[in-house]
Amino acid sequence: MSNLATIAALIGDPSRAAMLQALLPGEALTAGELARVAQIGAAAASAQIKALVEAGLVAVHAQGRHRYHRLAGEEIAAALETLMALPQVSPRKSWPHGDGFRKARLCWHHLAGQLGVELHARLTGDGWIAAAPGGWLVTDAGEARFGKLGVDLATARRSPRFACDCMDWSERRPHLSGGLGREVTGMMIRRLWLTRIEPLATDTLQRRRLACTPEGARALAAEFGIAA
Amino acid sequence: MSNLATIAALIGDPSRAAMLQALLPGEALTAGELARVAQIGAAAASAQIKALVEAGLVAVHAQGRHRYHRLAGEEIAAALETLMALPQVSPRKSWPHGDGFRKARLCWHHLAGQLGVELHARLTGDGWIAAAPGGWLVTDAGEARFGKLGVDLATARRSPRFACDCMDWSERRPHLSGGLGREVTGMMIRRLWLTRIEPLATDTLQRRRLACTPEGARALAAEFGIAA
DNA sequence: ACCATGCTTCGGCGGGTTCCGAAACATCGC
DNA sequence: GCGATGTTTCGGAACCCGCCGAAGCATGGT
Repeated sequence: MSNLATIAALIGDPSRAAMLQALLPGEALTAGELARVAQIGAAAASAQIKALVEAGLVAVHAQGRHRYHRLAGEEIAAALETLMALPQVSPRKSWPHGDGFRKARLCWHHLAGQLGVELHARLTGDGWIAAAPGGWLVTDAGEARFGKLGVDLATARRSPRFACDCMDWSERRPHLSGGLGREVTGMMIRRLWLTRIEPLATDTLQRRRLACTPEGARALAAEFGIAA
Repeated sequence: MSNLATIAALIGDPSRAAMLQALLPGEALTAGELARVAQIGAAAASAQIKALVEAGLVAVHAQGRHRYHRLAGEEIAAALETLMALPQVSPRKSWPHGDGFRKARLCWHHLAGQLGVELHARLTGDGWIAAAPGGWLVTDAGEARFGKLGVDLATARRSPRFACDCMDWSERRPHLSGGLGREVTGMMIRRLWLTRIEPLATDTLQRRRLACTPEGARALAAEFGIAA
C-alpha cells in the first residue's frame, strides 16, 4: 500500500483523529487522557496509540507509570492543519467548543487562528522576515526588533526548521511555524500578552485556546500594528 | 465525525488513494481509467468515485459516454502532496516507476520535484516574487522578467490563488503553486523547455513525469540560474 | 508487604466497508 | 435499429478493523 493511503488511513479513523487533534497544540498527553478524548476504553486506545507510534506520527516518552505522547514533529501538525483546511464535506457543522478556536490557539507550540495569520502577514509585509529557500529568514531589521522584544533567535535557529509556513485550518491562510514561530509565541505567553484558557480537561476534546490580555492587545498594536 | 477523520478516511482507502495519485498531475481521467489505475472492477470504482465526488475532492465533467474526473481544486493537490511528504512509515520502498519522479513532474498543472523546488528558491531568492499576506506577489522586476519570458500574468491573476506554496512530497520543500505556478509551467512546456514523457498508459499507475530538453536546460540556466 | 493506578496483551464479538458478478442504463458508430 | 462500449445500480459474500472485558504486568504510594 502506498505511503499516502497508509498515513491517511491512520488519520482517517475517528478515534485516532480525535487523539491527533488533541495533540495538535503540542502538549504531551498520557494514554489515559487520549482514551478519554477519543471516548474509547483504555484497551482500544492502547492499540490505536500503538499504531500511531509505529507509523511515526506520535512519539512516546515513558515516565514512571505514565506514558506521555506527543506529535512526532512539526510536519505532522502542519499536515493535519492542511487536511483540516480542506473544504468541509457536509454542511458546515460547528466545532465542539463553538468558534472560539478561530481567534487564537496553539498549533504545535506556535500561534494559530486569526491572530496567527495576521501576525504572519505583518511579519512578511513589514519586512521582519524575508523569503529564503524552503522557508523564511530574519532580516537585519527584524533581527533588531525581535531582539528588543526578547525573542530568542539563537534557540529558534537550533530548531530543525527555523521558520516556515503552516496552513491554518480555520483561516485557510498560512501562519508562522518552525523554531521562530515557537519562540515568538513563547515570548508572548511569557510576557502575558496571551494567556491559555480552558486548561486541559480530562474528559473532553479540546485544543488550547488562547486569549489576548488587554496589555497584550496594546502591545500587539504597538509592536506589530495588529488591531485585536 | 470530524472533518479531519472524514477526509482522511476517504484518502485512506488504497483504491481511492491510487485514483487520487493518478489525478495529481491535474489531468482529467475517465471512470474506466481510474478503475484500471486502482486495479479494481468498474462497479467498485464507480462507488469509490461517487464517494470522492460527494466529498468534494473530485469534480466530474460528463462528455458523451465518458465521464472525466479531476481533482476538485488546487488545495486538494496541495494537501495530498503534504501528506505524501510525511516521513515514510515502513522502510523506504521504491516508487512504482523508480525515482524518476523526483527530478521533475506535474502537480496540479504546476512544476514539482527537484526542478520545482529549485525554481521556487530562485524566484524568491532573486526577487522575482515577494511575500504577501497568504502567498506571494510579483515584484516590479519580476513583472518585467516574466513578461519577457512570455508568462501570462493576467491569466494567472484570474486564478483564485495567484501564487502560494505547495509542499513537495519528494523534496520536503515548497514549490510554486497557484495561477502563477501554472502559467510559468505552461510557458516552459509551450516553449519545449520541458516535455512530458511516459504518456498515460491505460493500465498502470503513473504520474506525468517531465523531462528537461537540452534547450530547456540552457534556458533554465540563463534565465533563472538553475543548473540542471 | 499491600493495594491502587496506569497501561498493555489476549480472545472474541459485531459493524462497517469493499469487492465482484449480473443486470440495467446511456451513448456512439454503423 | 442494432451491437459495442462506457458507466451505474443492485444484491450478496468476504473480509477487515475497531471495540470491549478480563487478565497480566509495571510503577508508585502507604
